[in-house]
Amino acid sequence: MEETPARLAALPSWLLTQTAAHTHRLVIDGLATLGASGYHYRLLVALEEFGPASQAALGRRAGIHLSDVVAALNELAGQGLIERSPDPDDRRRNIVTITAPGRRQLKKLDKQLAKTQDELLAPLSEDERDQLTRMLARLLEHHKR
Amino acid sequence: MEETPARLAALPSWLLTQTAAHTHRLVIDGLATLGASGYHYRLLVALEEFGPASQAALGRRAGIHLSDVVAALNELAGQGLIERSPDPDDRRRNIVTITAPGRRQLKKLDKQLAKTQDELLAPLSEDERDQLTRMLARLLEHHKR
DNA sequence: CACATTTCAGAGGTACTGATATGT
DNA sequence: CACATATCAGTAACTCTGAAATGT
Repeated sequence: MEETPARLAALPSWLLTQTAAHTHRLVIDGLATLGASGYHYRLLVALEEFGPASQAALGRRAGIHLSDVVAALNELAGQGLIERSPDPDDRRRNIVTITAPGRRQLKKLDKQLAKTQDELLAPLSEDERDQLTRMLARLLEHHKR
Repeated sequence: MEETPARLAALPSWLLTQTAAHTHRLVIDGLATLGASGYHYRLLVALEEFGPASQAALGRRAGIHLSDVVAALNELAGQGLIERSPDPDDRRRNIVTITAPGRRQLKKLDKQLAKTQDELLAPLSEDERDQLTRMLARLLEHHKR
């Protein structure tokens, strides 16, 4: 965009969604260097933080639609990063567990993402980064109602 | 998402893209009540701020791919909001002009978007809104390189 | 019966790629 | 010839809808 219309450049919603588009690209590209997607990362994080879970619970925690959880878990299982086993207490369920290689991959992804945050926030001071983060958290909280 | 993993909730890139997703929904829904899309708004703004232009120039200014400009302009023309006429100086070009109804529609869209900004930033004080806007503008500028 | 879970097949809006025809 | 323009067709990643099969 050679000359951005002034009305757009001043619109918070525009600034937010445009910045987010760049951010998304940084994140996705970073994860991709390790063979992972955003879904993969979120699922691994949810598994490590909350422990083994059914696919439905996992999807709710990672904010991923059930239909997409299936496909993403297939990919993670193909790489040996998670395992599915039937739940003896409820035969509808698969219990999904993160494997040791899964934890190692997650550690790498965390490091990669830390780099990405730095790249993303490069123009801001430490204080500004904190302010931005807190304001965004408040906005997000508000709009999740 | 019942219980968001702590690692996600603290990640600026996550906060930014999640907030942007909500923002995008607010914007799109607001524009849709007036029969418009984000592309429509951006094209009308670029036309009003920079005057009549070829489709290619318009696409560059509005940040829309040429292929998508064609379709969006078809829709705007169908509503009588813009007009295409051949450029006598360069017969490859269509010169696109905003019509009087187009300006009226744009005015309504601007008002609708102002409401959306208020809804979006509701939890923040005036000062905070300014801070957020300025920080986002700096981030965006930096990542446009 | 209402409900939850897993799975699949598809649709929607946005962004982009590629090809073509036309004209400079 | 290289390049710009307008157009169309199709792809890609992400999110969501709908429906089916299974089980509680």
